[in-house]
Amino acid sequence: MTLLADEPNDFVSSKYIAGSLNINPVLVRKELAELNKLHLIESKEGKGGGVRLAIPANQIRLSQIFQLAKGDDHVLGLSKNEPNPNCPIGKNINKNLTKLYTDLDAKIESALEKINLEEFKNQF
Amino acid sequence: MTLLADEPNDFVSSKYIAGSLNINPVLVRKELAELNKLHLIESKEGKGGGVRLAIPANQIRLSQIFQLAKGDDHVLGLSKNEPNPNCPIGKNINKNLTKLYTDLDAKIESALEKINLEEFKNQF
DNA sequence: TGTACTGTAATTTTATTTATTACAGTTGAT
DNA sequence: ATCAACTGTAATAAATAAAATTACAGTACA
Repeated sequence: MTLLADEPNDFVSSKYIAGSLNINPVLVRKELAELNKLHLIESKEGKGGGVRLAIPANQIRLSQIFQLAKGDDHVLGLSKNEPNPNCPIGKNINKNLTKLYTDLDAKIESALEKINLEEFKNQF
Repeated sequence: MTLLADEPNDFVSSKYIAGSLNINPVLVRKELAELNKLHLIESKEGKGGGVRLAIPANQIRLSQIFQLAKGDDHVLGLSKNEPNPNCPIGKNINKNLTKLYTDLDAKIESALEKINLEEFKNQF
């Protein structure tokens, strides 16, 4: 997103982005598809196509990108194994951890709400 | 740790803890070894052995456990692939993300500093 | 009509995590 | 003294998750 913010008018190809991130273009396109759903970017197909920001960088808060990347889970994750329901502690631990984790997620989110993409880019 | 806080005097076996977490006892012992290094727990070998808290639960802040679990990395992680050093954005992105992430880690840490293990356990 | 793209699905490869096995050392009970 | 139940740790195997690759239909430009 920082890369797109640096080139707000031109369409940038997934191949170029992948080259910068040193990862596979298909992975990039998958992630761009998610950003597209939120209307943070817009894409153009065909030759000379690619993606660019759909709105100015100063209107994109880092919290929006965080929410997308986080999805439904928490930054601090529960074990993938369910705890033993016969254990008095195990029975309740996930409920309590989830409460705690949700609160921590909110703290990160509120910190990232205060920074927009343009501000982040301008640190460079 | 919540489980140990609930049984502050008795030594609890790694097998029992593993049963509660529904994971392998060897994994539990590895993690307990880390907690032991920080003197948060103490262990007794041999028959009837196990581990227990080394200090009262109200003297163990959740931030201490967080720091241990987090280790050297951040709750929001960088890509394992290095970005392209020829890209003007890629060249600097990790430095800037690290700065941001360090700040977010600190926010979580300060939130968890305010909660001790006894308080957490008493929510149950 | 060819070239350079997006979008997406299916598959393979690689990396990471978790489990298992193994065993030396310790402690308590009989 | 010996057995049973533990810790501690290493080495290996299995399972899971993440990333890369391949493939191809569709679109736009030139």
